Amino acid sequence: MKESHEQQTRPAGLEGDPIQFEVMTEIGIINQLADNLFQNQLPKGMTVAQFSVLNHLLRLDTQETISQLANAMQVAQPTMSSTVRKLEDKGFVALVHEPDDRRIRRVCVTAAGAAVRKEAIASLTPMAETLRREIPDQLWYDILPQLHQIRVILDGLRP
Amino acid sequence: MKESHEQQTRPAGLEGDPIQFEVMTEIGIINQLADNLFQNQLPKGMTVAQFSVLNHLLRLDTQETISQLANAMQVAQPTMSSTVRKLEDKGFVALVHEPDDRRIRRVCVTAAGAAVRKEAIASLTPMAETLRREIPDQLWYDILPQLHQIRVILDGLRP
DNA sequence: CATTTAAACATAGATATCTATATATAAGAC
DNA sequence: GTCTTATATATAGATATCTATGTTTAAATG
Repeated sequence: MKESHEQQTRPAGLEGDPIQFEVMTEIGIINQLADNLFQNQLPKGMTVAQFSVLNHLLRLDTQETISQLANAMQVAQPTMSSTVRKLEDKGFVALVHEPDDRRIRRVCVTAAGAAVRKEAIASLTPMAETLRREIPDQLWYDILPQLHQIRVILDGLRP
Repeated sequence: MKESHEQQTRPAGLEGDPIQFEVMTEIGIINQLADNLFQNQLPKGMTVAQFSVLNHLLRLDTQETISQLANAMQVAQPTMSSTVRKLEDKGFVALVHEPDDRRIRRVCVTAAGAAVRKEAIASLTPMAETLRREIPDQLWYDILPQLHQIRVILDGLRP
């Protein structure tokens, strides 16, 4: 994914679509671009999904279950099981059985996991600076509440 | 992906992150929610990626190459090759060799493809109505230009 | 015209994601 | 105390996505 730097005036293939679809298309493209940029900055082997889990656990300084993590990241439980296993394979987290309830396995970040998260955050700094330079903070602050509102509505529409 | 209807006041795990990251997290969640809602409304077997290709070609009434489609959808070429093959397997598109340049295969929507796209659009109408009812059009119009600006900047940052 | 470069596409291998379903354990009902 | 139901994960199978690389054909170069 690297060609097509020619700027499109609107999302391809959606000329005349309802405004809601146009916004969703724009959001989809932004998400994809950001994800790829983000990914390319991360240390070798570290993915956005994996980084997000480490960051979540370390920032909140907690040891959550797989279901809790799936909930927090808004992904399906098997998705989180898979991501957690990747982290476990690399030694970045340890899965600890809960003594009281043997169904539960708590995800605990290891020292290696904390180190790689720190490294990842350092790698991301230049990109964050570039973004701050290119787009005024005010624009980001302006749209956040409206995006949040859209998100809450969409969340409520889920079956 | 269906639990977690409890409303979060901010993206989990990013408390205190820079505003840019908060917006990106919100965009990521919206994208995921919208994609899933969208997907669930589509006819059995039809995916968002596949629908997008059919919709693009039929709306513009063109027969593009795989590379052109990848470009329009902003995905990598092998991704589009895969999606097009799925559509071909189902008989929704036909791949026609260009006589002048035998490297090129144009993607042509079949009658069955046009029919299934029509059906898909009909399936999506109720959701579009709900969105229009829940969120004022003005909100969508307000954020579109700002999202577009963000997208253009991100596109320019690509390696 | 032969060789090299470029373009279009295919293939391989990996991760993330979903749905559907199975398994193991805990909690409730009787 | 069984039996049933609910919860927490795991497994299976599918699509979408990426990067890296191979193959085929066209174009450019000499």
